[in-house]
Amino acid sequence: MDKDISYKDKKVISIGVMRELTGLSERQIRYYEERKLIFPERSSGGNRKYSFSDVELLMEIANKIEDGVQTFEIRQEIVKEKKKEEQKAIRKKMLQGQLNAQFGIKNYK
Amino acid sequence: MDKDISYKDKKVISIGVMRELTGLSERQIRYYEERKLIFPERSSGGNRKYSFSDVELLMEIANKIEDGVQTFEIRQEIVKEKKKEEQKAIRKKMLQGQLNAQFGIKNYK
DNA sequence: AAAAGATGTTAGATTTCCTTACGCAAGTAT
DNA sequence: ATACTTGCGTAAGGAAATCTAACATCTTTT
Repeated sequence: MDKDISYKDKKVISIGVMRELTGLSERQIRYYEERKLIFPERSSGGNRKYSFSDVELLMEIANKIEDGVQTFEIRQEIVKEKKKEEQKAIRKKMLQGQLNAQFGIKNYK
Repeated sequence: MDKDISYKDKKVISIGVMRELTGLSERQIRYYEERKLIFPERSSGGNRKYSFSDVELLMEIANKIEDGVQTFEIRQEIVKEKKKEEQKAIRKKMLQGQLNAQFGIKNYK
């Protein structure tokens, strides 16, 4: 039923690896979390875990920071994009619903 | 020029996360490495790092172990499959070479 | 000038991981 | 039947990685 979360969204990467992949310092990565730009999961012991999507997001953030954009504005942009994505998903779902209603297409896993 | 290593093959996963993803014990995971079934990279400090491909491989290994197959035999099967994959890649490359020769297709990144 | 933003750095505590080694049950070979 | 080999569990001691909190600094905003 629900879209399978691909590898890209699985939170499995430690902050150290994250540092290597993005070139950012751990301090920066934690700070961007504090500013609510990124949302890692936590291990049972409290260690942060990120996904490859997070890697991409962090790189975008880093670019904007370099351009002098403040975390505050970046957050707004992220929220805006998230909403756009959601709308896209909703439209897709609606269309799917219509198709289902008209043709009774069954879910295939 | 060289195929971009997708997320699936990037070695970024710690053994603890590996344990969660596969359901195997760390002891087992290390043991299968000792038996040369799996080949993690290492951090500068010596910590093991695995890829999502390794996760899949480990699950297959676990299945075979359950079926009573010994690590020795599993290793042979893995080697055999690796060779098959390589042959496939080589054929693909050869075909590509012919195409390049005949039509001068340029590499596009 | 004062406040806020964006980091570096340090310190002490926790968590995670490493290797080595011993133990043991079940299977295999001699 | 006895002696290895396989496939783990488990424990110990140490090293690596991460955590939070705090203080310092420099730059921008207000």
